[in-house]
Parts: sequence; structure tokens; C-alpha cells
Amino acid sequence: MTIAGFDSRQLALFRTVVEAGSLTAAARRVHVSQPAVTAAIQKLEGALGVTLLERSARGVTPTDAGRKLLGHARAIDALMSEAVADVTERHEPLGPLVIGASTTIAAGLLPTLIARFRELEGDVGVRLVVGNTGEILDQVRSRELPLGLVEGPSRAPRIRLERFGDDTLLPVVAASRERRIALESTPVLWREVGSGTRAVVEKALRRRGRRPLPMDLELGSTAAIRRAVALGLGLGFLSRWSIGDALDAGRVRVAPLPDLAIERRFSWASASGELTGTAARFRAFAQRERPSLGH
Amino acid sequence: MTIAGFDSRQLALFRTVVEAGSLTAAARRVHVSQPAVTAAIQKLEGALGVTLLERSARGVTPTDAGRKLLGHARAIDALMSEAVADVTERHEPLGPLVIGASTTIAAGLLPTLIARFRELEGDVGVRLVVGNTGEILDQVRSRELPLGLVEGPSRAPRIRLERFGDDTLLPVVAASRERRIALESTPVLWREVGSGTRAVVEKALRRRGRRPLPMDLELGSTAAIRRAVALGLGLGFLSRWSIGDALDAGRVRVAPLPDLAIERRFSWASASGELTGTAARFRAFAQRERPSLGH
DNA sequence: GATATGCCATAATCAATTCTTATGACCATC
DNA sequence: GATGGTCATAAGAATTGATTATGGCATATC
Repeated sequence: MTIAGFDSRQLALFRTVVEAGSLTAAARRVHVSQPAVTAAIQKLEGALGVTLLERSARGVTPTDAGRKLLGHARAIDALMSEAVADVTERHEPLGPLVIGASTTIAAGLLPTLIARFRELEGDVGVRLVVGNTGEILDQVRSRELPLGLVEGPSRAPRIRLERFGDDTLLPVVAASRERRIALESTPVLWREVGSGTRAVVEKALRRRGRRPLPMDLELGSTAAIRRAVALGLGLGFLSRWSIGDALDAGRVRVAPLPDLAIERRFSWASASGELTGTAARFRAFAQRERPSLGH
Repeated sequence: MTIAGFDSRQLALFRTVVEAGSLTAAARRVHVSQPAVTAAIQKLEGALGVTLLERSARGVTPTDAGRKLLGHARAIDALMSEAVADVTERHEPLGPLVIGASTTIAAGLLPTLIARFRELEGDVGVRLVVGNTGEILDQVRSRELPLGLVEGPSRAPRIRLERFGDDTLLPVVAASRERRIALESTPVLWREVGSGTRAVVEKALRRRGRRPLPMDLELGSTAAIRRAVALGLGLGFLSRWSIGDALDAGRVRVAPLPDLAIERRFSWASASGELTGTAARFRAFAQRERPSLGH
């Protein structure tokens, strides 16, 4: 399939570029680097044999050919969405959604996602099994769960893993706190021992030389941490996926400690082979919805 | 751009699968392996959360969702071609096409390609510079030529190389020859020393232990070799791209020496950066046309 | 019914594309 | 001129996507 070098994703990107007015802005919008956009557009131009954009120091503007292509790109975009909508349309009522998730995800990400899914699909029943990553993986392996959404692992035996997206654990403090945060003397709000989130946070802090202090607090859930942060009790770590509301409300803000942003991955887990019915539908839905979730 | 997992190439492949009636047949048609098709369709099904094909031992048939998607796939295909045609449409008359090519390509592939290009674009002037690969690359580097199409190299300094496609040098004999070919005692029809084609053929034959014989013939062009093969003078090597007519005419056939099929690559060469005008247009055209050229 | 044939699925491996980071050149604006 | 924005290039890493090899399963054939 190396033949064409011309597909709808390139067109969608081209559209974004024109609408954003610059390669850089488009790159930001789709969360890739600017050179990636440069390369993709060049490839598209090469495939068509036509210059599509007039480059300048202030951005890009479409050439005549580019303007023509823009129209087609929009039409194709529309047709693609229509195809998804049409094919995805359900005829028989869906069975309940059975899904396992690790704590952070179950608390932060899934509620939104499930709510939107039910908006679209009607009142599907939901059984959400919460556990740590290992527990969920085991239950997927033994077919107790058709589908899991977990933090971290990049591979697990006898299981099919697919990437959901990347997450960032951001250091946050109360919005009222002074600008400079002294890492050594600010209380840290921990999750309980055994939590996957705690493990990665511990590791990252140790790398920075931060040792546990008596003034640190240990809390049993992400929600508790969020509340504690808002109350000014210290520095907490919150997932980018679950942080939105708190930021919007203006109660908390991201601490100016850029080295402390912790990257990790969320992955789908399913038993090898066939994923069907409600679970398949939910996974596909979530995957499409993802770009609109995190900021 | 890892977000969607859903693009027009997947749809085009899906369409091919349904129209071919089986994954295997579709794989043959698009020249990829069957597992590649399996994987691509699975990915598409995953992205939509829907089963598209009913698998059986006799092939595949679309499900309801699959039939719906097929319609959309056709529509999108059509729209994509329309977009290409529209954007590619020319307003000002094109300048002459200036292109360099190595001997085999200039003789075997380019005439067809240029003819079709002119059918589409009108009577564009053509200046075709023939030379061996190194000579062409030098002239591209020095900007004497905007574009070259050459055999072989996978990289060259200060030059942008892009893949045109893969070529196979097939061992051919007269159709009238007996089935079994004794490599040791059959005369080989060589190109002259210095030819890129000769170099790779020599290497391949040496690996098989075949030494030059007094009965071998040396000829100055691909056309001469093709004629000599048809006349039964011995074993020749012809490019898959240029062999079509001779095979069709029934004068020659591929010799049953599968280990002797020699793979090599054809590449576009252009100066770093901007390729515009007629050359850009020709390259894009050729790239789209390619699937219909070789067998 | 045994056996063979053809189709699809999986696993392991390798090659190719695509992305990222780092950097440079260029143009506007202060 | 500096500064801050833009786009382009290069080199490396990561992801994707291909390939070959193999196995299961259903239909067809003897």
C-alpha cells in the first residue's frame, strides 16, 4: 500500500492548515510537531505535482490549486463522517457495556466518556469493574472482561493491547498559592501505596531529589487529592484527562515545575481476536471522541 | 496523526476486498500478502467498532454494515479522483518536460509514460537526457536537470531521492524453447560493460556459479536483447516494466529459473527542495499511473 | 469418512514510514 | 539591528506496516 501517497488524512490535515492559517498553528491544533506538518504537506504537494500553499513569514495562504483542493477536502471530510455515522448506526438494542478500568481512569476519564456514549446510544447498561492494572489485565485474559482500559503497560502476554492515548500527570497547586513553588518544603499529596499513579510519581520525585516529608498527606482517591489541592493543602498530581473542570473553575493551576510532567500511556486491553458488540462499539467511539477530551 | 486509524486507503482496500470476494483475492489484486489485508480490515473494523465481513471458508461477504460502508467507500473513491483531476487541471500551458533517465528506463518505461502524459496534457515539449545512473544524478545535483528517474541507488548526497517502484529483471527465453533450461549451457545475452543492468545480472549469475561462455552474446540495447531472445538466441534479462508487449505477442516467456529474478528499485531524483512546474506534474502523474504499468 | 485444497487468523521478524528534537534561514516588527 | 514569529532541514527514535511461516477450519473430492 505504498503506492498512492494520497489519502484522506492528508486532506484533513491540509484543511486544518488552511483554516489555521499556518503550519505551526495547525501542528499545535492536532498535537504534532511543526516539522511533521511540513513534511506531510510537502508529500501531498508531491503526490499532486502542484504547489498548494504560498509560504510567508506570517503563515501560509492557499494557492489557486490549494483553494480548489480545500473544497474537495471539506467534501471528503463530510463524507467520511457520514460514513462513520451511517455504519455505526445501531439497529438492535445494545447489550450492557462491560468494561474494566484502573482507578484513575475509572474516576477521571470514563464517566465523561460513558455519559457521551449513552447520549448517543441510549440507555445502555454499564458494569464498570475497577481494579489496578494487573487485576484488570488478569480478568481480560480470563475472559471475565471483554475490554479493559488501563494505565501503562506496553505489552502483556496473551492479550491484545492497543494504544488509547498518552496521558500527562501534571503537578498542580491551589490557584491562590504564590508563583514559586519550593519543592523541598511544599507538602505533597500522595495516593495510597499500591496505586500505579503513586509509583510513577514517587519515581519522578526521587529523581529530583525530593524525599518524603512528615508534612506530606496520603489520600485514597484522585477526587480527594483534587479537593485537597484546591484547599491549598499542598502539591498534587492530576491526570491531564481529569483535570479540566478543576482548572476551569479556577481553583487550581499547574505548578511551574515543567520537569515534573510525567508521561504515561493509556491502553485498551482485549482478549486476542474478536471484540464485538457493545464493547467494540464503545472502544471505537472512545477512540474517535478522544481528541475532544483532553485539552 | 495516530488518532483516527480510519482513512480513505483503508476504505479503498475494503472495497477491493468486497469486490474480489475474498481477502486472498484482494491481496493478489493489490500485490500485498494476505495477512496484510487481514490486518488492515481488522483495523478498520476496530476503528468503527463494527463487524464488516462475514468470513467463511469460501471467502467473505459483507455484513449489513459492510454493505452500507461499501457505498460510502465508492463515493469517497470517486470524490478523491475528482479532487485529483480538478486540482491537477492546468490553466497556463506547460513548459517543456526536462527529465533525465538511465538507459533501461528511457527505453522501456518512459516512452509509454510520456505518451500518456501528453495525451492528458497536450503537446508538451520533451527533452529526455539519457545517461547511466551516476551521470544523471550528477546533472540533477548541478541543477542541469530538475528531475531524474534512475535505477538503483537508495541514497545519494545532496539529492532528494524518492521511490518510484520496484522492478524485477526477469530471465526470459524464446517461447519455442524447451521447458528445462540448463543454465550452464544456454547462451546469455548481455548488455555492454558499464551498463547498470549488466552489473546486477553479472552479480546474480555469478552467485549461481554461471561463468561467461564463448557462446554468450553482447548487445548494446534492451531492444536488441528482446529481439535476440525472440529469435531463440539465448537467455536474456528484461525489466518487468518493459516486457509486456513481448509476452503478449507470445514470442518470449519467462524462464523457469525463479531464483534468478533480480529485484532492484527505480527512484526519482530531484534537487533538494522545490520541484515545480512540468517536472513536478509529470512525477505526480507517473506515480499515479504506475499501478497500471507493470503487470 | 479420510484426505486434500483453499481460506482466514496468528506470530515473529524486518523494513519502511512518520514522528520528534535540534537547528538554521528568513522575514516582519519593534 | 535585535527579537520573535514563520517555515525548512537533518538525524535519530518510535510506530506502523509489511513479510514469511504456520495453524485451524470448512468445503470439496475421492
